[in-house]
Amino acid sequence: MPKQVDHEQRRRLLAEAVFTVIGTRGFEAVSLRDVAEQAGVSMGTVQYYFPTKQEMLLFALAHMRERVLARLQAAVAALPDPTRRDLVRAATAVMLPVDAPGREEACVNIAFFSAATVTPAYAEQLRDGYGRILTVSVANFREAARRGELRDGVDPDREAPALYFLTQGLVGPVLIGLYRPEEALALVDAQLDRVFR
Amino acid sequence: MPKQVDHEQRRRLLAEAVFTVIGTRGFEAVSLRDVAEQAGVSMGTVQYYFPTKQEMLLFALAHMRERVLARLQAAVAALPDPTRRDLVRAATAVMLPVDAPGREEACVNIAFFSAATVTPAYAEQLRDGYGRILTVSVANFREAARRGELRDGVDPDREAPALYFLTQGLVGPVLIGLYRPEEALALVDAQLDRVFR
DNA sequence: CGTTTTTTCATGCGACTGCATGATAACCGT
DNA sequence: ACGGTTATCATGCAGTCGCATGAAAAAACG
Repeated sequence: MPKQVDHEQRRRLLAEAVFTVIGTRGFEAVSLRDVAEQAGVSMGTVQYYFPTKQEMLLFALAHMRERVLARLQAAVAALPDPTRRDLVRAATAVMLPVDAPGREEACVNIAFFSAATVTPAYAEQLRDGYGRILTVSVANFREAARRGELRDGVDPDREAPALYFLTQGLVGPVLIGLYRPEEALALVDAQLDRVFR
Repeated sequence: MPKQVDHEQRRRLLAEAVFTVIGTRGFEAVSLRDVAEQAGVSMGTVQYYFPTKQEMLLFALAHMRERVLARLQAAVAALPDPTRRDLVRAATAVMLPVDAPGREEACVNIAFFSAATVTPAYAEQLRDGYGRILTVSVANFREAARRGELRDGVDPDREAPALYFLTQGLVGPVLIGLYRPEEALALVDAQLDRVFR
């Protein structure tokens, strides 16, 4: 069996196991033994692919970014002939925990966010990831403005971050059951109505 | 020394120690020994006031709510002859991690938020706390609307949650250094400009 | 086919965890 | 002044943690 395994694929598998553990038992419950059991391998195997727990979690964080990005691109690609507003709305819906994978991703993200407040390596990863998404969002809004799809007097450089952070602020309340996903989406739609023509 | 100690005060002291530990070493690093050392007492004392670690953390979460509320009321009381907009802005500034205590509170809050995704007791506390603040905020906006301080066509029941969740969404990015506090406040001010007359 | 390399596993170790226990000391009421 | 209550502490215990080690198994290569 050895020699012909894809190391990166194996690492991704373990990262997914990390997500499951975080999503079901929480970040603090992540142990090498739990991850191994969740992935269906022995603890030694986990150690074989990650020299340390820290590196495992760091890789998991990086992999999470890729997973969110993939879901985002898939959601965008699923739209036939989308308007700029459709794109923005689809991207927003991906961020919100509306379905099972979205909820797991949100749980994992908030866990890493919390950990990032005391672990600079996580903070750096998150800054980069969120910064990129924000940049794309701003570019999207600018393009919408150029095409005249925005209402008069709407500043794309202001509304793009505003919508983005509104979305981020809705994630937590939805996760703890204070808001239902439909309510969150309704709030986003109301915001879109105010910005788009 | 015994017999005349205020049990609640002692618990609050320990809760503050919990905050410091969470703020400096993270939620997962909270151990009875760390909390005891941070508070300058022995581990047995911590056990004396809290039968279990879970109850200690639950009390800490409740105390955090009171602390935020106290800071909020203090900030509001410090305003001489405030307009409705001043009140909203002051409350928003309290939520954002602009100063040291605000930052610690935000770190602790996000930590409990993360834990709440797998611990229903935390989720319930947070729902109640955030729900209350949201209710007050909506009432504030309605009063502003009644007084005619809002721009035409602004729905207070929509803008109050929108501003609130925008604020919540800004907390994380400020914590990890993606946004500076001034930038976050500028975004809030822009939103206020759009809502208030 | 034998050997080497790659992968997986089981086990052990010291450190740390939450919690239980018994001792010690400090104040109270009388 | 002196038992009794209250508060604090030091220590012990079973369990778990991350990590290190060495063996076993399975393909790759000569």
